[in-house]
Amino acid sequence: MSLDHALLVSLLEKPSSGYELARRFDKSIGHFWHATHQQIYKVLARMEEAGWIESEVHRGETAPDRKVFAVTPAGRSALAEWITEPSPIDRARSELMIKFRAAAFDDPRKLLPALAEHRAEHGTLLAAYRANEAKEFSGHDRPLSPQQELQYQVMKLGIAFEETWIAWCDETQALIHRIAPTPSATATKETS
Amino acid sequence: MSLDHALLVSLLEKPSSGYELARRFDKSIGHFWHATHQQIYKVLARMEEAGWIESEVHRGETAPDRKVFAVTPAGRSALAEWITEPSPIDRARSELMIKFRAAAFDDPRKLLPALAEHRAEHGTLLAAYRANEAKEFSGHDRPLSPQQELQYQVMKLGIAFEETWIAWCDETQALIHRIAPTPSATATKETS
DNA sequence: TGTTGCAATGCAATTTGTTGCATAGTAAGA
DNA sequence: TCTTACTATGCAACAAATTGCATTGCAACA
Repeated sequence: MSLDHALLVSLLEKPSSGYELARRFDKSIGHFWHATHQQIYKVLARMEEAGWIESEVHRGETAPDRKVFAVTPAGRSALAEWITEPSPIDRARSELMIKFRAAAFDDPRKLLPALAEHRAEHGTLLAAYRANEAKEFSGHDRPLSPQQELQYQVMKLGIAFEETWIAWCDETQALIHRIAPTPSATATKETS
Repeated sequence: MSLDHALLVSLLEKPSSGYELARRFDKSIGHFWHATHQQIYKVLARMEEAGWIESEVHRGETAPDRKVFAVTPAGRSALAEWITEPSPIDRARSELMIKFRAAAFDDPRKLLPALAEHRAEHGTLLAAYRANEAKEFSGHDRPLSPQQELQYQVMKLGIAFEETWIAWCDETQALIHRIAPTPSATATKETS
């Protein structure tokens, strides 16, 4: 399973509680994986059982107690072993794309709202990436360390995907207006 | 569930047997979804039960019998209803990216073989897309129908993603050689 | 004639992932 | 004070997906 390893990496980058991991994985900025808190707690329990991680309870005077997990040497070597295993190609899955294929047999204008939403969400994601990029990887005096370069490289793929999405959304919106003009759009065109 | 609808669309585009669907979904050319045959047979059975699709057994004289499914009017309207439902943003999931994040704490050179494999597979996929593009969407006298334009637009996103992947793989390979030169690469450089 | 491989369909067991709910404390505001 | 919202953890039930196996029939090849 990959969630195990995704969590291990995240914990390697920064020891955290399940709650923190859940928030990071929910936003999924630069993580390339996603999970809900229920799943995360389950996997953390399993990995602690297996000795890949260990926890320390941080008593919060004001906040609730937090169970902070850190990767053990055993976890580290499990990870090291895992990266040498062959990894299958990751298939893009997109519900929106299925809807577009379906809309080819129906009215594509029905998808304009969804398209606008996706465009907005990808825009937000890209902005978040850009902010992170500026904060962590540029404007420093020193050149980036090899570790940072790699982390940056992963982020770059995320950025490239968001840009691809955004360009596609814009193109597609224009296409729909061209092939299936809405009455109001037609009216606007005619009265202008 | 989306697999139901992905199969419905696929059957709308072309009535097929479970086996055919499995092959198409396995190659995942322009499909944006994926499933194994076991899962597909299960979902087909469920959808036939629900009246969304109906089957006709084609006796093969030489080949084995095929159970060919086609979408019913009920299935069609289920699809029409589904496309108006809000669709959550699709999160990119990539095992390879997790491995890169892990490799930042280990030796990134370990990922060079996996990187080359991914590069090759995305290259193959892109070539398949391009071949399909040429066959179905260009070189025709007539301009594309609105339906074709939409199908082409979906394919374009697939193409864009493959191109993004390929460019990233190439960049990353160069990066790894730069930050963690292999002994042989260094030797090559020094002797050249 | 046996073996390998492919087309075609499916069951069963297991693992992953989702949905719904529960609990408990803090903090802020109506 | 009551309600709302957020931090923090988790269980249980269910749905979806994967893995492993099984069967039948044909075709090609040694």
